[in-house]
Amino acid sequence: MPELPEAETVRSQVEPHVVGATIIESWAKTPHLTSPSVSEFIERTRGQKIVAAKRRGKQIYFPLENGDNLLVHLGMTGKLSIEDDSEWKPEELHRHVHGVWRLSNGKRWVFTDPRTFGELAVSRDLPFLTKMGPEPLDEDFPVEELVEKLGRKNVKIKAAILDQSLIAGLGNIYADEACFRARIHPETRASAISEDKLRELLGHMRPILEEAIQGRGSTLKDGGYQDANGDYGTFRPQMYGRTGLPCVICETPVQRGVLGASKSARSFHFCPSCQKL
DNA sequence: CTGCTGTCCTGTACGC
DNA sequence: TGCGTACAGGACAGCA
Repeated sequence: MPELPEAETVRSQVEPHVVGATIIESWAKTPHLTSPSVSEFIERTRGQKIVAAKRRGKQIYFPLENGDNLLVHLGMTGKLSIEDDSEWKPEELHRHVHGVWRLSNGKRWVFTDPRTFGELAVSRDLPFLTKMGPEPLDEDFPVEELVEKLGRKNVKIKAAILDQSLIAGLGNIYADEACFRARIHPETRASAISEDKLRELLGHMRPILEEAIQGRGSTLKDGGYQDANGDYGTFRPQMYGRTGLPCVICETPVQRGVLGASKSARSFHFCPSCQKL
């Protein structure tokens, strides 16, 4: 599923094709993932020149020449791809295509999302820039400030590091990975973890994410994630999706657990020997 | 404010 | 074989 490394991979792959190009035709169709509305989205993106390709956390956005921004969130199953343009009719598009932009450079830019947890938007403001927590990849990632914040949290540590307002970009895969590398059980209360251990956890985030970006993200055994070229990511998590397989450190079978109530459950993966409660 | 739950969606996997 | 059901989870609304 797309988290920071997958979003960064897609952003960097799309960047050379879209920056400097003008959207000569814009098309969208799905009201519940398009804002402010399908018609306004189309009107405000058509004719605009794309001036940059940026990312914040898992959010990808493209500043436009007139000051608006085209926002794309990949959600669970969203994909952006660049194709050679040709004549097409909306009724011929695959049902999971939710956005198409024809560009002045002869390319066609397509957003697909089977589960429609993604988002398309055109927006002048970017409230997530300030609402979102710091970027783990930034040089000045404020470890000491986060140690203090986490130390006041009574939630389980995995829930805390998934909270985008605290730290930007981690999802289920990389949160499990960070807990494992720091030898912390994902259900440990954040406030019960020593400051040194929290520093260690925070310190693992950047290397994990950088490694994952090097591999163009993670594609799990469901084959769900593909980058903008349609290729699979090659980063292999050591915990996520490895239930029952041996821990890479001690060979104890990896266990799967569930955070939260059944309807809103999130799975977590851990080594019961390396990560004790 | 904090922490927790339900909700949205559909392709895939699995049990009977 | 075919059907029904569980499962995957990012972000946010709503509640105590």
